[in-house]
Amino acid sequence: MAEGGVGPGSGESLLFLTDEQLRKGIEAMFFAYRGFTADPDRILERYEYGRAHHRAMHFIHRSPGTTVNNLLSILGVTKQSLNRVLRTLIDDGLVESRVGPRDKRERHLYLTPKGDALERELSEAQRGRMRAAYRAAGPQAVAGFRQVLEAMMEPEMRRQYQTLKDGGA
Amino acid sequence: MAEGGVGPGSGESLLFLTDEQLRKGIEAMFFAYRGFTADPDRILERYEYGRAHHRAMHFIHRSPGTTVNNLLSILGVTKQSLNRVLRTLIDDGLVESRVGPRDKRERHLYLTPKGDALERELSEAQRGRMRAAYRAAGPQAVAGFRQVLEAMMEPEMRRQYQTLKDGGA
DNA sequence: GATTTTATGTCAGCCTTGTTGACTTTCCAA
DNA sequence: TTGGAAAGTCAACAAGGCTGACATAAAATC
Repeated sequence: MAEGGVGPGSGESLLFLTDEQLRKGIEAMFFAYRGFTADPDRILERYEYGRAHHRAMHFIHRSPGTTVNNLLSILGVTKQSLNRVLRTLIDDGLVESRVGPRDKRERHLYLTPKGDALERELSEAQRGRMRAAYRAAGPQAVAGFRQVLEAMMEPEMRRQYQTLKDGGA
Repeated sequence: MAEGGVGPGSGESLLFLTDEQLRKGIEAMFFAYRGFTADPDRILERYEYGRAHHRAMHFIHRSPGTTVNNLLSILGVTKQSLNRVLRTLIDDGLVESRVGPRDKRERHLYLTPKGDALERELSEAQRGRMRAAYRAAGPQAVAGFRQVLEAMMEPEMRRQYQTLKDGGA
C-alpha cells in the first residue's frame, strides 16, 4: 500500500509529529499500561503477591536458569528489592535457586511446577487481553505498535528485548 | 495494503497471534514503559516530586478547571492518595484550587504559571522521546501503535482517552 | 598463598504512593 | 430540615522502591 492514507510514503505532512499528537500518544501509553496490568493484578491479589513477583516470574520463565545478577539488570531494581521478592517466591516454593555448577557463587533461578502454574495463569490473562487488542487492530497495526515501542526503549533495554525477540520468532 | 510488508504474508496467517508474538508484545510494553517514564522521572527527582505529581499536573493541564472527583476517576486512585499529592502541589504554588462557582463543594484545579512551567518541562522531555520514536517508526507505524494501545485499554479509560482525542484532532 | 573482586544475601531504615476506616465540614436538593 | 454528595483530614498500614553497611563464599589476580 504505500499510500493507505498515512504511509511513510510521500507527502508525509509530518502532522503526526505535532505536540497534540504526541500528547495523545503519551495518554495512550498511560491508559493502555493500566489495562495491560489490570488482569494480572487481579489474579496476584488473590495470591497475595504483587507486580514485582509477576515480573520476576516472567523473566525467570523466559530465561530459566538465569542468575540473580541477570535478573537485576533486566528488572532495573536493587538487589535488596529483588531479594525480598525472590525470597518469598523461594519460600513459597514457586522458584528454585540452584548453586551455579561452574561458578558456585552464582544462583541459577528456575520456576518450580507450582511457579510455572502461576506464571502461566498470569501470562494467560495478560495474553488474553493482548490477543484481543491485536486481533482488533490487525497485523499491520501490531507491527507498527511493536516498532514504536521498540524505538521508545532505552538502548540497553532494547538489547534485552531483542535477545528474546531473536530467540523467538 | 493489505500487504504492507508486515504481515506474515497474505492469507493473514494469524501468526501474529501466537503466544510467542504475544509474549514479545508484553515485554515490549514493559521495556517501553520504562523508557516512557525515564526522562520525566529524572526531572522530577530534581524537584523532589514523584510520578504521581506528574500525572496530576498532566491531567490538570489537559483539562484546566477539572474537579478533584474528575481527577480521581481519571487517575484511578483514592482521594486520600490524590489529596496528599495535590496538597504538596498547592502548598508549593504549582496548582491552584478554586471553590466551584456553581457548586461550592467542588474544587476546580488549575496550574499556576509556576506549575505550568514544570508541566511543560516534563511534557517536553516526554514528548522528545515520543517524537524520536514516532519519527523513527513512521506515520503508519504510529497509527498502528495507537490502535493497539486503544484496544488494550479498559472501556472506561478508553472513553476518557477519546474525550481528549476528539478535542484535539 | 595472600589479596582483591565478584556474586549473593541480609539487616536496618527511609521514602513514595498506594490502601482502609473514621470523622468533619460544607452545601445542594428533596 | 434533613439526607446525602463532595471534599478534606487524620491515623495507620503495606508494597516496593531506595541507601548503607556488613557477611560469606568463591573466583580471579597478584
